[in-house]
Amino acid sequence: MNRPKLQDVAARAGVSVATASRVLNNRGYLSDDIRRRVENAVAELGYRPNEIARSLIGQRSALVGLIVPTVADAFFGELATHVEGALATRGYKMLLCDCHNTPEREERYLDLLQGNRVDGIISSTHNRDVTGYERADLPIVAIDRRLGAQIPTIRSDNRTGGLLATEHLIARGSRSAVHVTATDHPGNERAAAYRERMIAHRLEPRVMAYGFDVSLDERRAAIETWLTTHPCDGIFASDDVTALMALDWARKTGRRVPDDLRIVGYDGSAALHTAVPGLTTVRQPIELMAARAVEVLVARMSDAAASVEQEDPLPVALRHGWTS
Amino acid sequence: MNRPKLQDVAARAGVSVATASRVLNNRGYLSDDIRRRVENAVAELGYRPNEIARSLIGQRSALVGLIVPTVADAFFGELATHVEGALATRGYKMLLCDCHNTPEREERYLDLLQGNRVDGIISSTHNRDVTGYERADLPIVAIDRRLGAQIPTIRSDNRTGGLLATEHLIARGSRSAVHVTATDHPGNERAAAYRERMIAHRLEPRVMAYGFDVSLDERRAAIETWLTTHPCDGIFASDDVTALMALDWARKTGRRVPDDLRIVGYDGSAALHTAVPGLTTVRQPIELMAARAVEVLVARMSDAAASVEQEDPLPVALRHGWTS
DNA sequence: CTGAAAGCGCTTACAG
DNA sequence: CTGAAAGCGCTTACAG
Repeated sequence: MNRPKLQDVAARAGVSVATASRVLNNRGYLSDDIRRRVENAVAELGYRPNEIARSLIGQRSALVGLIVPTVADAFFGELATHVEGALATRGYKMLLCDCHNTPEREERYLDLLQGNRVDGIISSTHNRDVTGYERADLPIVAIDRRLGAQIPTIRSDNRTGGLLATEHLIARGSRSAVHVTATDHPGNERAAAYRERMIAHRLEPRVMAYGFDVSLDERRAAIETWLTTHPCDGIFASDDVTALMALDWARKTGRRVPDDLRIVGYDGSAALHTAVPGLTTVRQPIELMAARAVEVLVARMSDAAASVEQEDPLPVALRHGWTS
Repeated sequence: MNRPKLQDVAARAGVSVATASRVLNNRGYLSDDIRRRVENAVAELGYRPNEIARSLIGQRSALVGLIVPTVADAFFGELATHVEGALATRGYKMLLCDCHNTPEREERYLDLLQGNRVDGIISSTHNRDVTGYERADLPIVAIDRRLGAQIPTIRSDNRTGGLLATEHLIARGSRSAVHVTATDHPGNERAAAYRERMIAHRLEPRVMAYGFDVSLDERRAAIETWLTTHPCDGIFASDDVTALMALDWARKTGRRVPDDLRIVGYDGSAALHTAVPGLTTVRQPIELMAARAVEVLVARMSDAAASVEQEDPLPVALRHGWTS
């Protein structure tokens, strides 16, 4: 049996499709009698309007694409949940574009989303060489990433986060804290803040960068090798996963945490906090970032002329655990 | 500037829209000259076919809905990643339906997906009272859940998982191991296997069920209270999150793990394994489950008459860590 | 080898 | 208050 269409509803109710459509959309004046007849027909047939046809007419798909490195990562999984929730509240559906950590997929998705006429895109990846966002000509919002002059970026206060983490390690007694991050590029405000505070305290900053395009196993190996060959008494990791790798290394090699080695992570996702509540970390306001991204995107989707001023960074906070 | 349509391409190439369409779809005989002219026009205009219009004609949206409790959870985040990857490989896009752990959203999504004419649905939630799947009349595959007679279920070998975990605890010396799970219903094969093995060893099985509809904080509180009032020397938790809650409780209360208390988790997601590599756990083949679910769904989407035999459970394995 | 026409399932002015 | 007709952006028989 084929899915009923509006025509079937109209036939059953003894009206024209135009009238049936009006009842469905509650548009114009309808007699109570007709209204009832159409509603009955809808119920009896289990009719559900074809949203694809509606999209074609309305020039609006009510679809938003979310591009992330991968939702297998706790931070992005949590971000995705909250973006989805905020979008659903406003009547948008979300196409999940999981890049599996590869730039090629991101490029493909950018294309695919445009072909599918999504109303907007939220992107939260770190592939520096993906062009195409500027050309895209549809509302886009970036999360923690600079995508182009016309594209607003939602981010939290990375500078303050870096300050909090570094000052905390120093206050706890670390003299040789290192910063472990994916890439140590000029725009990395957490690393910049770390360096600034170390120097202010007349301590020598050291940054270990493991690179974006390595697997979790490779990252772990690189960090363990580095830590083994570079004695230190504090670690400020740019994400919680990395911090936990350091914590595990400390356990395996008999370092006492926090006495010998103090560890501070970054992100503060609920999943990792639940897994290891004792980890000291800088908490990003993930839900707020998601909500704000959706808010800004929706504004641009409903009003193409909406301004693109850059947003103020959202607040971060240090969460104290036993690791430092 | 409006997005170019096929009409614009045709005009620019000096052909009819029908011909332009044929070039795009590489259908029928085209002269090289025309082919080239259309391709040039496409490139110059940056034309991208409107997939919504194509869907309407083709009666196929190339869209699949994935319904999960929430991707903020490590297990479901990893499942979502792999489902998405497998679908993308076969040319399907994925609508993420994150229920935020509430049955009402699941019901709504089921409706929404049908309205959006998805070609199929993969569902992996645990809300027992959601009806509507049987009525849905489109290909559906369930993961680790019984949704109806006509709906195939993909699952891993819960019985063997329960056996492995229980036998391991006993072999390590636990005499009073408890099983901690969300709900202890009759279909819970992990709990059944636990009971069976405990009894076989003449030990007394004890199951603590914290319930599905509690927050993480509430779950933690419930478990801590229970453990405090019910001495035991082993814990078989039905998921890694719960196992890690127990591990944290042991640390806080000074229990030595594994000497005083042995802990075994369940699921084995990469995210939690990376966070706490030392956790002993029963690993579900998450990627394989995702791949199989997509495979079965695609079979049913391309052939409505495809059989719905129940699948054999996929293999699980015990991963040894220092917690037991 | 190419074009005119019908149609996918709806909505929306426009008449009446 | 209701219906006939056009149209959203494409594809696909059907002619020629």
